[in-house]
Amino acid sequence: MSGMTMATEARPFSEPLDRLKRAGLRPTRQRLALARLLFSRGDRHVSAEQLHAEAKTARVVVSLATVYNTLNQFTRAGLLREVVVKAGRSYFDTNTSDHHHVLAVATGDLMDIPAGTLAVSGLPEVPDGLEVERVDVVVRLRPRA
Amino acid sequence: MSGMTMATEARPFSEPLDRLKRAGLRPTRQRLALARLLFSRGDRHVSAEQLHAEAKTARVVVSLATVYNTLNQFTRAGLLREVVVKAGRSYFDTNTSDHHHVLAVATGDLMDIPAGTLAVSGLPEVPDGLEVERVDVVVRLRPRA
DNA sequence: AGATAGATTAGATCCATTCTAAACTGTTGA
DNA sequence: TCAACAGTTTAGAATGGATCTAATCTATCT
Ligand SMILES: [Mn+2]
Ligand SMILES: [Mn+2]
Ligand SMILES: [Zn+2]
Ligand SMILES: [Zn+2]
Repeated sequence: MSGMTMATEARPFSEPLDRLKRAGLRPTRQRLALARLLFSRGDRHVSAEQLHAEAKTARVVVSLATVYNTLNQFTRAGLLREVVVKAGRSYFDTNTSDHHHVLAVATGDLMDIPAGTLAVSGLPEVPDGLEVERVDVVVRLRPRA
Repeated sequence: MSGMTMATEARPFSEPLDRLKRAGLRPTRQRLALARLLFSRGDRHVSAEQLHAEAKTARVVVSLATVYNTLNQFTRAGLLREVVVKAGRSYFDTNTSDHHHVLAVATGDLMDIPAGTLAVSGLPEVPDGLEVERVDVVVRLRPRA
């Protein structure tokens, strides 16, 4: 196994480790386990409580405080993006590329809109000393009347 | 004064009353006072705590619970719009027309972008049984690097 | 292995918001 | 005009997500 060149999907255990090292974060047992839960299932939008529950189900011993610490550290390191669409709850998005969201308000479901498909034009000019960090578009859907 | 036809600006005390009646809300002392604070100063984005503090300054006796109740009732009645751009705090927008926002993340300042100046194209198709409630665009500005 | 900076944790604390249930008030119609 | 009632207000308690504290643990370096 040692000298082989393999696709990322075939190295599910070393990939999270590389990810943490690249971000300058110590690869602790907790961070590795959470990275695996977060990044091995495609793009996701998870809350801290959700991730904590998933960890418990996966027999990963980790406190809720560490889940919060980790999500915030991952976000600062650019591994996650925080999404605020609902009062009183933060979602963490494993898709850090430029993209937008569709929110089904009735269910709370959040889906991605790839950046390529959607365009925003006519942005106002940016005041001196400031720059655009990002432009968030949220399409809110409700049950048809 | 009785038979005169005047512009809205010249009838600052009857306008909030009409607004409540049209919305089917009893014109109580508290709701009238809050409506006056909210709607007599042009477009605003206020939090419940802010409005409660303003009421106190204006010698209006009203509990924080009533401020929350009133903001939620006004929102349900279409007199206000709830804006969520920051985790853990709701803003209420007196501008209920179709428009978007610019947020200066460093200061928390929230400004309007009139609907006419900005366009979103390439929206994804809406799943069966759902309809677009609205499309929110938030331009996040940060201090230039 | 020992030293140390960094990480984890239980539990406390914070804070915006909602809830409870008792007192109060705007409205209706007798 | 005024009692009756539904709707409203309120203090204070409760809730729930998120953060903080400070004691314990561990990854890393020599
Ligand atoms: Mn945060
Ligand atoms: Mn609300
Ligand atoms: Zn996303
Ligand atoms: Zn606005």
